Formats: sequence, C-alpha cells, structure tokens
Amino acid sequence: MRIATWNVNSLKVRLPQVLEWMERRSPDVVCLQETKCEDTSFPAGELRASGFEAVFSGQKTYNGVAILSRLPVQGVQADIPGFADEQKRVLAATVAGVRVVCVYCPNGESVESPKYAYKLAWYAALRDWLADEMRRHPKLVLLGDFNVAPEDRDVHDPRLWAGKVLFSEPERAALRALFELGLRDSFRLFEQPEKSFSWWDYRMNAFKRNLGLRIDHILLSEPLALQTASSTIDRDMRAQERPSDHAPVVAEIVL
DNA sequence: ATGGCTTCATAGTGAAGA
Repeated sequence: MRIATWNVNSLKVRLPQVLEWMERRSPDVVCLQETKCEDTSFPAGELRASGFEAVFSGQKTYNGVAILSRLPVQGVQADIPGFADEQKRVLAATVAGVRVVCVYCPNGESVESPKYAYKLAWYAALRDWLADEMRRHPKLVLLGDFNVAPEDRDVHDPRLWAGKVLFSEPERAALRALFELGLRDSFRLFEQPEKSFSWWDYRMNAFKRNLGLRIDHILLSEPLALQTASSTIDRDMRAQERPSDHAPVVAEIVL
C-alpha cells in the first residue's frame, strides 16, 4: 500500500496538481489537509473519474480533511470522540485492514496565543483517543500535517526556531507522546538526505533557499513499521507553478 | 524589518496560515 499525506492549502486551487501527481505517483491512499472545502462542494466526481473514492470532512474557508482511496473504505469516523471542536481536523477510515487516521493538527500561531493552548489540548485529546484506537486496530497509520518539527535536524535553523511555535518544547513533547504510544516516524526508518523538509514559507524565497521545516509526518504502528519499504518527501511538488506551501510525504507499506 | 506570500473572504483597521 502506497500511502501519502499532503496539505494542499485549498483543494479547489490544487485539484489539477493533485490529479496529475496521483496519476504519476499512483498512491493507493492519499490523505489531504486544508481542503478549505465544504462537503457540498467537494470534487468527489473528478476524483472518482481518476479512480479514487473520497471521504471528507470539511468546512468553509478553513481546515478540512479528506481520505482518497483506490480500495474500499469502511468505518469512517470524523473528529476526536468526546472532544468538542467545530474545526474539521480529523478523519479516520479503514482500508485493506489498515486504520488510516488523517490529521490536520492546529498551528498554534505563537506560544503566547490562545491558539497555542488549544493546540496542546487538542494534542492531548488526540493522544488519549489514539491509545484506544490502537488497541482496536493494531495496524494503524497516523498521518498528516502535525505542525511540529520533532528534532533539530528537521528545522533549517534550530537556534532561530528554539522556543518558537512549531518547534517549542511543549509541542515536541506532545508529538513525542504519540511516539510513546508505539508509533514510529516512517521517514526516520530510512537513510534520508540532510536538510529534508516538508514545508517552506511562501515568503522570502524560502523554498529556493531551502529554509524549511519537516512538520508533515507518517507515523506507523509497530506491525506496519516492520512492513514498510520506503518513505520519501516529494519536494518537487513545491517547485511547481502556484504550489501548496507543503510537499507530499509518501510511505510504501508491503501488506 | 513582527514584514516578507497565498488563500478565502469581503470590501475591514482583513484573517489565518506556519
């Protein structure tokens, strides 16, 4: 199973790139974030014509998640059970016996912001729910835009970013709490190029200067980690005309 | 240099992203 995550920053704008990329890379499952698309206007027909069934949970203007799959999808669940939240950030479904959990984790804005407190509370609720979800589904993949860079090597300038949102210690601890459930970072199961990132700011020519962060992740439960053959970032998509500020991340699981 | 770019939204003194 080739599974991918991509924060597309508006599916309406990025749909041609998404279709072209899926045709070329032939993933089996694609998790999207920041679709910014209400369910009534989701482009399900275009995706079906390309061979993908879609399940989605969106809202106007902000957030929005979707799972696209070549294979049948079962057990669809939106949101974190018991966590009151208007924001559409979580969608789970089972594909080929694998529990797929697509997440768009909050940004946080800055460490002083109320949105930062929301981010940490959201992460705590996600962790608690996933502990149960992993007991129900030993084969689980948690993937999406986590808005946290785990380590120094995931940040172009760790001294500049120290203590800042996306790299502050409480956020990294919240991400580590997911690893401590038994989830593995697929990207670090393999040798990778130095300065591998998944997001680059639109401003300041950040992509050309490779001033990025690795904040989009594919986390695997142990049974899946043992069956994973590769994990890569498709950074070429960030060099396209009118790109998303995030690149897709792909993992190959041998089922 | 608290900006810088992009999207969705509305016509704001924009809001939010990361």
